[in-house]
Amino acid sequence: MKISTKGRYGLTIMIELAKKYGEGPISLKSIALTHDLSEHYLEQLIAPLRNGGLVKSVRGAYGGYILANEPSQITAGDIIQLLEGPISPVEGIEEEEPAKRELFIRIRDAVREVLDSTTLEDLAQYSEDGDADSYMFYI
Amino acid sequence: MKISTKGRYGLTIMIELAKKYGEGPISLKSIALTHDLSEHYLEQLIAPLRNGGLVKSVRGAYGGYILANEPSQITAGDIIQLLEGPISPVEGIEEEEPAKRELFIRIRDAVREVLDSTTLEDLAQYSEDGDADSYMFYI
DNA sequence: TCAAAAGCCTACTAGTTTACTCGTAATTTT
DNA sequence: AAAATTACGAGTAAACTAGTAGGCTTTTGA
Repeated sequence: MKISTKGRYGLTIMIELAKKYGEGPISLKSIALTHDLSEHYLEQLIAPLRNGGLVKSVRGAYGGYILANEPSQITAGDIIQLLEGPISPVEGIEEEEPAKRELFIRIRDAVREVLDSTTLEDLAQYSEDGDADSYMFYI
Repeated sequence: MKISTKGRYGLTIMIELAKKYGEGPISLKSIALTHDLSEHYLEQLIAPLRNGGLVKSVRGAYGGYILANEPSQITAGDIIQLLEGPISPVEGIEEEEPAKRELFIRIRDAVREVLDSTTLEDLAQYSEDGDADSYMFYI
């Protein structure tokens, strides 16, 4: 029941891009430096996000990555699904015996609800003021 | 974000014990045969459940395992935590940056709510009638 | 008393996943 | 031309998964 570094670092990248949305392409190097992560590893993580249409890349000097949509239109669920696979506690949930199937479906739906209701706008905003009274608590 | 066979087979064992609660000790062999699982593997899974106080064992011929409490007093959360570890999408959730921390806490609490509100009584009952109109849907 | 049935315990293992590192090629700007 | 940046593929140590294997101990019933 864990989210690996793929999902966690993927969120880190996307929150950074959201914070700097509108400022042109942001390089992975700058994100790697800020968060003390391996640039090479981040490259591998952003590939699925690019293929999945969440970010656009700009090659060459002063290039980098840009969100493909407004931060309010991209959810944590979009990111996690591309990097971690389907949001379900088991593969082939339909093949489970009825009691467990219903339990797993309820877990899946509960997680999905949280992930799909949290946008990059929410995350970037919370990240900026870092305020415990920020609106994220009042949903 | 997966529950491994440990958690899944662990639930299978416990649901079987709940269905036959009051009928004396149930052997792992019978459960392994019914569900076409490795008896030897189930032995390894039930060890944490015994150490955690969820089941009692009865050694010798005609022995087996018995729930340590009534099915209504044991939750899916009790079982999953013993077999899969803490219900949290990350270890060291407090060390995460604020935006992600809040997201992960909300995921954790959502999963916890489902797991802790589902008892073995619910699961065994649903398992018995297998009825789509069973009360599990109406919580 | 003794064999069968059951739990208990330790070790081993093939395959997969995780979390990276390394090297090189292609593209774009200055 | 040089520097900055993305793009792509290969390799790898460590951990985890999902078991298998084998032997020991306890209890019951014939």
